Amino acid sequence: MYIANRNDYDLYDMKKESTKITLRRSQQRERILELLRTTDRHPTADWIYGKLKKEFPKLSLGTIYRNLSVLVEQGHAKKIHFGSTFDRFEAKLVPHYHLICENCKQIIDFELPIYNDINDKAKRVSGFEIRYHKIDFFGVCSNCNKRKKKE
Amino acid sequence: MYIANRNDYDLYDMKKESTKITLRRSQQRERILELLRTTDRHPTADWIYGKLKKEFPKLSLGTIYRNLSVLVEQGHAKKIHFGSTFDRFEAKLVPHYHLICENCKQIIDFELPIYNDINDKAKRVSGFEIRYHKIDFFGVCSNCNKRKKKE
DNA sequence: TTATAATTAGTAATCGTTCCGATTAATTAA
DNA sequence: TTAATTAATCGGAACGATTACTAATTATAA
Repeated sequence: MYIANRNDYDLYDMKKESTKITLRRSQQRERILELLRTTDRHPTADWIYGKLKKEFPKLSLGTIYRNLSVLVEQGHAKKIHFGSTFDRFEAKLVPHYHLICENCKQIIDFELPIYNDINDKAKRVSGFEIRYHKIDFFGVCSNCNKRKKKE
Repeated sequence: MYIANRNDYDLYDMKKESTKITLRRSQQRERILELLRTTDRHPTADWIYGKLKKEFPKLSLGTIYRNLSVLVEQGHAKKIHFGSTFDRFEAKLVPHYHLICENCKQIIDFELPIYNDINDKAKRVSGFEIRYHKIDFFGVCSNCNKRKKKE
């Protein structure tokens, strides 16, 4: 039972890199990951907090942040910076790019075949050991476009 | 003289979009832009503040931020977010990408021919009206690489 | 030179995020 | 099953980058 539970999310089979601390499961962390995995909203920490406060009335925002960083460290989630003041998170682990609507701020995933050749090019030009690259597209989504044309 | 001065930086021939205020020149703003134009460091607001404090002993950090946002609004500078807690700025206006060393945090410019075709692709897939895209390459620069190999 | 209003310095406020100490709860070993 | 251990939580204080505010200063137009 216990082993089975562990494997449900295979979340606890690693130690925290930085602190060498053995992870323990917690309801909160599991719900955070579940939320991330079942939404396509690329949520902020605050949005997650709002969602889970009903389930955990005593929930603390610090718990959200701490767990998000554990999940990112463990490779179960990713942090997305797209130039705003707050970070967004996602549990989609396959490589993909992002489209950001400058009007309504929504982010949508853009699954283009990843251009690995430009990594090589960048390496040749710069001497950098490239690990990965990010592409963000900025523009106006079709909904906002329609709305703007009406005005 | 006055007109000539104005044209030196062609900074003051516009009104601020948002506030409809007629811009006035200021020593501080001009030095900020000059610094941005003569460095390849992609400075933070704080770095600029440090540099100019000697020239303007009473300089205030708020002045740096306010002017940077004016300069960005006027199109004389750009804000770069690359996933850190603080913003960086640059006055290089020609399109280019960025390489970020994950070790020493330096940013270098990467002048690749811009892939405009992927904008069209993104538009077709998403329905977004794409204005532009950003590519950031993350890795380790050659200097840091050398140092790491020594260890 | 004077009137105006934009810019500044200085400081307080804001906001996302991180840190801390006391309490709670998940896991291990008896 | 129970007790001991220690990671995770909560709540709130602290932090760091940025923004907002106000009185004093200064660039510009008349």
